[in-house]
Amino acid sequence: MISDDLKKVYIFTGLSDEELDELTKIVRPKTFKKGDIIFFDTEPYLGFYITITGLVKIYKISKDGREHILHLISSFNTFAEVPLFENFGEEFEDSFRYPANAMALEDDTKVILVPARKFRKLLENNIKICIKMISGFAKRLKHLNHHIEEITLKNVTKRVASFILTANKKDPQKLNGLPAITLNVSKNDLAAYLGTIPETLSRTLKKLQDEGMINVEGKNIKIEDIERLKDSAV
Amino acid sequence: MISDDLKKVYIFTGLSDEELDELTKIVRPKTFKKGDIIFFDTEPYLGFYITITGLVKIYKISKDGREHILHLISSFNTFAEVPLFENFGEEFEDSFRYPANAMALEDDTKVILVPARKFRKLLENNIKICIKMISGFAKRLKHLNHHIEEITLKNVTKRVASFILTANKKDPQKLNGLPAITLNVSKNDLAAYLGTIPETLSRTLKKLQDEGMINVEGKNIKIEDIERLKDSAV
DNA sequence: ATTTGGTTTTGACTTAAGTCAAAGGGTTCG
DNA sequence: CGAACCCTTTGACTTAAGTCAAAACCAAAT
Repeated sequence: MISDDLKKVYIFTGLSDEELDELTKIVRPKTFKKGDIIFFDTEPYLGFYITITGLVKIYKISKDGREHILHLISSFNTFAEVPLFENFGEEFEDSFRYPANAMALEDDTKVILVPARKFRKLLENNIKICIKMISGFAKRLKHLNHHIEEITLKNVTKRVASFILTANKKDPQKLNGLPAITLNVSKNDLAAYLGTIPETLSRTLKKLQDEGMINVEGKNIKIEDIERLKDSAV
Repeated sequence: MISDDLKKVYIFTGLSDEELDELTKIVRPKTFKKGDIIFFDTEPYLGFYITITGLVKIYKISKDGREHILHLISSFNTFAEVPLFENFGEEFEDSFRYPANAMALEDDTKVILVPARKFRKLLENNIKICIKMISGFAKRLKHLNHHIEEITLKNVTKRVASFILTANKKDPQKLNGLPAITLNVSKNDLAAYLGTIPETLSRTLKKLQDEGMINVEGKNIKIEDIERLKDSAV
């Protein structure tokens, strides 16, 4: 049920049932397979998306084919809202494009498209949604600030160590008593997210493992010496 | 006159005279000399700022002293708004910190501090300001996206070329008939903004000059061959 | 089970950009 | 005016991380 999904989306919490009904009528659910493109940055902007199930990567590609992942969007999070607000107040332009590429990273990735024009109307009359939108943007800005800081001021080893630590902090797993993480993306994608390439990521993980800080087994990484890993992260 | 300054600030355009008066009463103007710190990222968050005259750099420093500039804030633009919206709706926390460091880059840099709690109240009751705030954040997000793209997917030469071209596009100067730019920051700062170091920037400018694309004279850069410079930028 | 295709790792090599040290320039200030 | 300081440039050198190529690994699909 679409309206049940929408209720779980941060910016829509607090909407009345009528507002939700109205929203339900205008949104467009879509399903993608692993590797499917949701949009390219060359396409005209239709509206923003919500990931319902699965995982979506937002990424840019350089002229010579290198990829950099800006965000990974999991369930009930939104993406591609920024172009909604290019010259807000003015007429919405058909020339707006998506700001980056989006690809489904898992089979059965369900997303919901919220059309731009109609959502803008909703927003103009609902201060609650406005505030949520601001908070969402603030969070995203914080993330991007952090991302830039990581990539510009730290070498690959520090970025990898720091990634493992924050992933474990967000989702504190254990594997035979030790803190651990499970990658939800391929190592290729992780490399693109950390601003490096698969070969370098592989070597870096190996190095951290050889030094006894972590233990890598496929998509599972056990943290063997969290204190030294923390030292390596700054 | 403070209220005249405030009127020119994007998020406050459209405020009524009474609202402006009220705002004027709560803000705190400050003046800084070149090199003065406006805040460190370790300081408790008091509120956001507006640059009135001068120039402000927002930057991060790595453990070993390397600096990276995230934004350069010129007249009538705001900075450090993000922490206003950490857990919006909840009580404002005294533990919030500034997200980066801020330094005045020119003598007589005047800024206005808008205290957090009071501004939040204003915002909650004024959908116009909300919408402006969203638009401002959207613009900033766009900038950061672009910034990350530049730094992760381009080498220094492309970044420098691209910087010169966009600086000229924003402010299309001419110097004896040729398109030109005037740097408003030191080359040290420019290097930190472009994610590199002064030595590398210096060599890169020299290379572009030797190849006949630009001509560097102190803070003035003439574009001698814009087509080839464009080719070097992608 | 075997093929197929993608992902990950390893090795050998290259290179862009950083480090370190020193020399020029230019500006401000006593 | 000269000293002091910062900014910028240059040269010599190092190094982290990228490239290219091949092998190893793994999982889905026939």
